[in-house]
Order: sequence, then C-alpha cells, then structure tokens
Amino acid sequence: MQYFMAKLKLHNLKFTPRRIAIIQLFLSNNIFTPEEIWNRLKKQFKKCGLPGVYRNLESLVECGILAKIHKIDRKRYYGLCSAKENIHHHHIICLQCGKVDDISDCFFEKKETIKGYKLISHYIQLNGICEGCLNK
Amino acid sequence: MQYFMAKLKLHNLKFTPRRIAIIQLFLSNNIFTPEEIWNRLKKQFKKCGLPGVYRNLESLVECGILAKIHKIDRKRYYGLCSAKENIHHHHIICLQCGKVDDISDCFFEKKETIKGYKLISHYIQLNGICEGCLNK
DNA sequence: CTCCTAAATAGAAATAGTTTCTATTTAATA
DNA sequence: TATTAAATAGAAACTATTTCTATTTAGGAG
Ligand SMILES: [Mn+2]
Ligand SMILES: [Mn+2]
Ligand SMILES: [Zn+2]
Ligand SMILES: [Zn+2]
Repeated sequence: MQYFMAKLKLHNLKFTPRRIAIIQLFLSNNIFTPEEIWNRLKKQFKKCGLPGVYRNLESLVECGILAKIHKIDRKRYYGLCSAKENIHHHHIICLQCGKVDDISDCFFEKKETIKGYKLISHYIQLNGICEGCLNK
Repeated sequence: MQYFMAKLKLHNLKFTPRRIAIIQLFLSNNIFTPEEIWNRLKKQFKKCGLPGVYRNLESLVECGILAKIHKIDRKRYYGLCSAKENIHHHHIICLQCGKVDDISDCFFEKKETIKGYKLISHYIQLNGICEGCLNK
C-alpha cells in the first residue's frame, strides 16, 4: 500500500478511502468494469457514486497503478499494472479468470517505420488462458 | 466492384444501393465512424437511417470487406480491409489522413504460449503517419 | 492541533453512441 | 412475374459515460 500511496502522491492525488478500496479490489489481479467496482464499493460505503468510480479509475491509470484493458463488448475494463515506472509494455489477459500480466518484449518498441509509415504509437493486447486456469 | 459483389454473395448479403455507396466511400482508403458515413449517405439518399448504417458496417466486416479500427474515443471506426481472404493480419492507420494498410508479418501468429498463458487471440493496431502525409 | 485549499465526492441530470422494434420495401432467385 | 429472405426507415429504447453543482475531505502550512 505504501507503494501505491507514493505513486498517488507523485501525481498530486490524495490517498482516499475510495481509492484504497478500489486498489484492494484490484489486488486480486482481476479485471473489472467501472460498474463492477461500483457494485462492490456500495457494500463497503453507504454513499458511493458511479461518477466517482469512473474518475478514480482514470486517475489510477494516469499514475500508472491501473491499465486499461480492451474487450469486444462496449465496456471499459481495468486491471492492475505491475510494471515498474515508465517501462514500455503490454498486457496479457486470462479469458477465464481475468488475470492480467505484463508483457515486456515488444517488437515495435524500437521500430521507427513500417510500410512507409512513421510509427507513432501502437496497441497490443494478448488474450489467453493462464497457467492457473490451465491446470484446473 | 465485382470483387465486393462476390464477397457479399458469398455471405448471402445483397448488393444494395446503400452498400455500394458505403463501399465507394471507403475506397478513398479512409476510416470513418458510422455517423460520418451516415452524414455522407444523407446527401445521396433522401431517406437514410442511421441504424441501417450500423447494420451495414457490421455486415461488411463479417464478409471481410471492412475492418474495425480502434481509437481512444468512444466511437467505432471502420476502414477498408484489402487483405486476401482469411489471412491473419493487422492494420496500420495514418493518424493524419486516416489511411489504412495491412500488416501481414505477425510475431504472435505462430506463438502457442507466452508467460505460461496459452495464447487464444491477440489484437494489434499500429498508428503512424503515412508516406503521403510525411511528404507534405 | 487548527486552518486552509485543492482535490474528491454524491447525486441528479444530460449526453452520446448504439441497439431494438415494427412495418414497409427491395434484390435476387425460380 | 411471383416469391421470399434480406434490407430498410423511423421511432423509441437502452447503456455506458460525462457533466454539473453543491458539499465534504485529505493533507500540508502555520
Ligand atoms: Mn502493466
Ligand atoms: Mn485488412
Ligand atoms: Zn509495444
Ligand atoms: Zn497477429
């Protein structure tokens, strides 16, 4: 928790009860939608607004604690990002349990141009079944 | 156009005026949102519904004529997919003019496992500036 | 510890993008 | 030409997300 507190401080973000609770939910290494987070928070806090959850999730992404995860449905997903500081990396998601892991080898990181295009950015996401789920 | 007609036929989809017009818009090699397509179609057809545009764009993806493109905003984007049949590939988009090109080398295509995960699927999208825009 | 202020919050309302529904029309085949 | 599945418009519904306003709170300064 000290680790997260430091990251928040670095970005002038306060260490609030809501944020502590949200981070704790993500410590399971699962991915969640804003609404899923909200449903869980409502059990802990008698007052709890959905817009606040949205804002918090974005704040936590900004300071590198969470990562956005993409799925085919129209919802947003977030997962814990355990990579050190500003290291370029991508994520692999377990389609069964929602576990997230960092993938740090990236073929495109050093590439400057491809097919005549000057490369500006790229998005990669891998989906699979994690070791834990495979051994069940 | 014969080419597209054949692709549609293969999927039991009709070669309608709406679809012809939509394909023609994409022949510029640009990416468009459903609403952008709708705005252009409204100039050609006095009656033209947005739900129909949504349905058509999805149909055209299903039969391999269009590809879904992802951006950070909440909108859907589509672009012409010029790859032959079911060849595994990804896309690179010009951030300036919206041009789309196919990228066929894929590091992950043959990979079976990564970090203990059994790989099921992956999503890659490259963003850059195309040759045309660079030379302006 | 007390005061101060920027940051965080809830709740209501608004918005934007997308989907569903129903009745009508049309493309493609026989 | 007749038939029929597919396509369509338009209205309404829906869902995820954002904006707005007033109130509260975390964390630093004194
Ligand atoms: Mn990460
Ligand atoms: Mn393509
Ligand atoms: Zn990368
Ligand atoms: Zn690939």
